[in-house]
This record gives sequence, structure tokens and C-alpha cells, in this order.
Amino acid sequence: MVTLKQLAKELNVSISTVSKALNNSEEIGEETVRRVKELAELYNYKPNKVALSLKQNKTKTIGVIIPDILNHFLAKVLFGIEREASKYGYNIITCISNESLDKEKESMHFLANGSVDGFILSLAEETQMKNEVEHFKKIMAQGLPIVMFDRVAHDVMCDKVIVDDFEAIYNATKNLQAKKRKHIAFISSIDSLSVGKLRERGYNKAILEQQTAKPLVLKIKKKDDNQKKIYSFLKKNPEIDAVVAADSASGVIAINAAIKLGLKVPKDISVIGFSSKADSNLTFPRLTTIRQHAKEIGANAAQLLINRLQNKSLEEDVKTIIVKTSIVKSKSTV
Amino acid sequence: MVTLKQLAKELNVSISTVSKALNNSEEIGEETVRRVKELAELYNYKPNKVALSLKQNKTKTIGVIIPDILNHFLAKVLFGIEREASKYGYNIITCISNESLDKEKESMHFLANGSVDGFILSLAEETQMKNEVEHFKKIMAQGLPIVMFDRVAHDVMCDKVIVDDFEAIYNATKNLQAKKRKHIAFISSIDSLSVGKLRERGYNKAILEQQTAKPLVLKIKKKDDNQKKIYSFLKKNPEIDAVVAADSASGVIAINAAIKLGLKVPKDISVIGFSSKADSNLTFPRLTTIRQHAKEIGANAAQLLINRLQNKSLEEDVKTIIVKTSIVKSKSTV
DNA sequence: CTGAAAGCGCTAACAA
DNA sequence: TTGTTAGCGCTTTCAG
Repeated sequence: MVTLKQLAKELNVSISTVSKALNNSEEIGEETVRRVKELAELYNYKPNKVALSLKQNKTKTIGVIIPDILNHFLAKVLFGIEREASKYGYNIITCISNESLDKEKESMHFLANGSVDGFILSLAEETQMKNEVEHFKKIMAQGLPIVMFDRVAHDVMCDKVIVDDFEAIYNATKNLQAKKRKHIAFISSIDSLSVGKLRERGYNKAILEQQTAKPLVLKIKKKDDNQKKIYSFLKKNPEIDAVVAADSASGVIAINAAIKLGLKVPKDISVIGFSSKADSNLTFPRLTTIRQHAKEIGANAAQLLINRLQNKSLEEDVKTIIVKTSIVKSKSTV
Repeated sequence: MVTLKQLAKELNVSISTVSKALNNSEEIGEETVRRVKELAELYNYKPNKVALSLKQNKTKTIGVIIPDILNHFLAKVLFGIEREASKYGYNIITCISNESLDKEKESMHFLANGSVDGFILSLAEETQMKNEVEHFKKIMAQGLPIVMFDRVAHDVMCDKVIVDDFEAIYNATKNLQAKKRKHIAFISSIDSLSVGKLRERGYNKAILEQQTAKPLVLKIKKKDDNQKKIYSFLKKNPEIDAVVAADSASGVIAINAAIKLGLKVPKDISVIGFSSKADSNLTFPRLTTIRQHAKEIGANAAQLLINRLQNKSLEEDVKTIIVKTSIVKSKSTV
């Protein structure tokens, strides 16, 4: 890589002249500017990012800590973050916590040494279970702002972007009840996550508001065979006439299991799930889905962080943005 | 963030003494080392990464350019890259080209200014279609090594990690033939990609080796309704008794479409697809899949790059690693 | 209009 | 054993 020094030498001017010329400073003579720019072009000069970062004490880089990149929702949020950030000239350093508290801490400390200007993150499962937040506070105390999304720590004072999980499932369940479904089950493979719990609570509330009904819940653990579990669950509880799924795979599998059991969807059983468009396409009939607008969540998170980075003076209060879900009706519900 | 300077001042020693003490230099007195380390600990001192990068002219950061983070295979490769790289203390800067040549170029140039030590990438669809490779060569000429995976540019002399796409589909098709399937169709939604073409060629070769058979191919475009397309395809061609899918969604949909058409899987129709374990779980019966070992691909790519970064002297010849696929038999084939 | 010099945080050769 | 100095590449103040 060419440096200012080399250009300066070749042009027989000083380094600062070259620097100023390239930055269109008024101070430098027209002719000099021309010569400098010409040579810079020729050598494909680009200012060294690292030197700039050191000088300006900011990297224009955001650290993103994602619990699981194979989770389609999280990947989509990452996509949203990246797209929004790159609009503002920011780069993304991605670390994957793999749902582990230690890896989360490690990654953050590894980056909290000048590598990044701030963090966007969603909590690892283990972090949520143990409810540890000290590492977040420590890093914020160092002057690095954090934005949390989806799985957030309510005890940490920082900007947040969340989904109306509770309401979304509550409304979905209410909807099914309005269509005269009497035995609505809830299936979740994300019971250990805060959002999983919220969703279950939304379901429970709707169910318990109807005096005749009782909650019927299937929880799937990571090591379980989700396909087998769901199939047996539906088989053992033939009265079920509707399923609300807290995650994408469970919704898809529920439809296919029902069909396998000889049921008609949605006539005999309605299914509704948290899922993206691509996944809702996998089944016949297509899955009615609760869309989380993952990209928007990512974009909002990036916005919040960049705002805070650029108006550090303003030290405003922390914001929480709720990105509303929407139900996209398809043929798996009546 | 605390700096060496501040520690030095507080301890009444010079900056270099502090630096050496923290780096366990033999030169410094035991007592001094103790005092320095104590204070550093107290203040949670961490060497500024940016300053180190500038000094050592390397960032310990890898630029990864991914065409599409929502593609499960690519996300998994990213996972593999991240995990392997972090073992060696490397960070990952992720850019998403969104299948666009311009974004790919832009991202690379944006990072090729000292931000990263090298690149790992898979070509954008547009890059493959236009067969443009100048930007890769330019960046390599600047001294930044590149490792390509999956969708590679054969005209560029760099390390590569690829999949045996051709053979995998060839073998899968041969397998179906051995089970007396007579009308084997091929369904692909990735026709424009190099790997998509390879897979089709593998299928064609196997089919054409059987004198009685003719290829029967369905190509799905991005804007198409893949569900509808596949359903009508199977309906219009009732003689089909086996499907080879070049991508994950097509395989899943093919099974569900067949069931919807009243066919028995695998008795009436076998289905085999390129897919991951999670996706193969979505259908009844489970989808027999060709696994690409995406994480391994990522790990290999990271290995290759880090090797090259650390043995720059050795300027060895470029390597191409082929990560063999394996077929995981399930109930969608006999 | 141009250049010298300081400084961002760090390491390392050299001096004391 | 400790300190001084130079330098990584850049911007910016101040002097010429």
C-alpha cells in the first residue's frame, strides 16, 4: 500500500501538503492539488484505515454479537444491521456466542480494546438463564455504547429493539378462538429464551381468558427429536384443532405431522407460527405466519447505535423501540 | 480506556518500562513487574488494538464477503470460518454482497486499506454471470491473500475450497437408477450459479449414461413461486418416480407436493436433496440429503488463509481443497 | 501557499 | 535494570 510519505517524496513536497491536497484543503495551490491527485490516482492511494482510527480514536466499526448465526431470524437481523450500517460507512465485526456466556464475554472483551466503537447484540441463552449482566455494564462504563435486540437484559440501561412477542401470540390465539377453535395447543422449542417465555405467556393469557379452556403446551428441548415429539403430541391429543408455534420449525413440522395423521389443514386443525416467508412456503397449505420484520429490527438497532455514536454529547435517555409483528394470513388457518 | 502512558505516569516509570513489564520482558525487575501488573489489573488495562495493528502492520482481522447471509449453507460456512478464526485470535469483518458485483467490489475496496489482512469469499451471482475477476487480482497484487469457497473463480490463482458438486449429484442419480427408478427429474433454483450448473451436469451425465432415459429438468427463477412451480411440474409429469433437488427448499417442497398429489414417498417417488440436517427434519418422511459439511468448508478456508498470512515467506503454490459431500440416507428414498 | 512538528498508543533498538 | 527515541500513517496546528 502506498503511503502519504511515498507520494510526498516522489512529488518533492511535504507529507502535510499531500494530505491537505487530498482532503481538498483551501490552503493548497490548484496546480499542486492536481499533481498530487494525479499521482495518488495512479498509485491507487487509499488512506490507511488503521492510522485514521488511531488518530481519530474511532474505528467506524460495530461489534455484533449473535447467539446463533444458523437461526434464520438472527441471520436476518444481522443482514439488516449490515445493510443499515454500511449506508453510514460502518463495518461490522461479527462474533458468534453460540449461546454461551463465556464466549459472549470473551468476544466482547476481545473487541473492547479499540477494535469497535460500540456493540449490537442479542443475549446468549446461557446469559439469559444465569441472568448475568456485569460484563455489559463494565463495557458501557468504558464508554462503549450497547444496543440490545430481541433477547434483551432489562436490568441494563441501554438502547433496545424488541418485538411485541407477548401481544403477537396473544392476538394470534385470540384470533383462533374467534374462529371457534376450542383446543388450541402451544408448541415451543425456545422455552429457555426470554422471548420464548413471553410468547408462552401471551398464549396462556388468551387461553385463560376463556373459562372453558385449559392450556396445552409442548416444550421441545434441543436434544429432542422435534419431528417425533410433535407427531406423538398431535397423535395423543386428537382433540387439538389449532396449533400456535413459537418458532419456525415447529410450525412447519406441525402442519406436516397433521397431514401425516390424516388431518385436513386448516379444516381439522389450524396452524400458525413465528416464521419468515421462505419457510412458510415449504408446506401445503402455506403456513400462516407471524412476521417479525427481522431486517427492520436490525436496521433500527444500527440506527440507534450510530445515532449514539455520532451525538455522544447529547447523552439522551435510553430508548426502546418495539417493532410490531404482523400476521400474514395463509391457507393453514381459516 | 487506560493507556501505557497513564500507567507510566502513575507509577513514575517510563512508558517502555511499563510495556516491557506487561510483556514479561526479562529486562525488568521483579518488583517493578509486580507493581506494573497490579496497576494494570486494577485499571483493567488492555493494549489498544488499533495501535498494535498500526505498529505491526497487521490487523488479525479477516474480511469475509458473503453473497447472501440468509442462505443457510452460506451462513453455516460463515459459522465455520468464525469458529476456526477465533481459535487463532482472528476476527471476522463480514460484508454481504447481496449477489451484486458492485457491492462486492465496493466492500473489498472498502476493506483493502489496512482494515483486514486477507479475504475469504464466495462469488456474487452477478460476478459469476459477468465473469469479472479484475478486482480480485488487483487486491491480491496489493499483497492481500484471498481464499475462495464454493462459488470460485477458476481464473484467479488463489487458495480455494470447493465441494464435489458434480460427483455428488452424479452419484445420487446413479443411486436412484440402481433402485430401478426410471424417470428421475432434476429441480433447481440455483441455475445461474456455477455450483448449480455443476450439479445439473452431474445429473445429466448420469441420466445420459442410461440409454433409455432423457433428462427432465425444472428450473426455478428467483421471482417464481417455487411451491406452485414444483407442484405443477410433478402433476404434469406423473411418470416421475424420483426427484433430485439442487437446493434445500426444492427438496422439501417436492416431498410435500408429492404427498399433496396423493403419492407415497418413497414408494411412488423418491426425493433426494442438497440440504442440512435441520431442513431434512421438516418433512414426513425425512428428506434424504446430500450434506455439504459447510462448517468444515469454512474451517478449511480459514485455515488456508491463516496459514498463508503466517508463512508469507513460503509463497507456496495455491491449493484447492475439495470437501467431499456425503449422502445421509433417510426415509424419502428406498 | 507550503512545511515542520506534535501526537494518537504501542514496540523495540539503543543508550545509559 | 530502566529510560530515550524513533517510527508505524495520518491529521492538524502553528510557523514560515
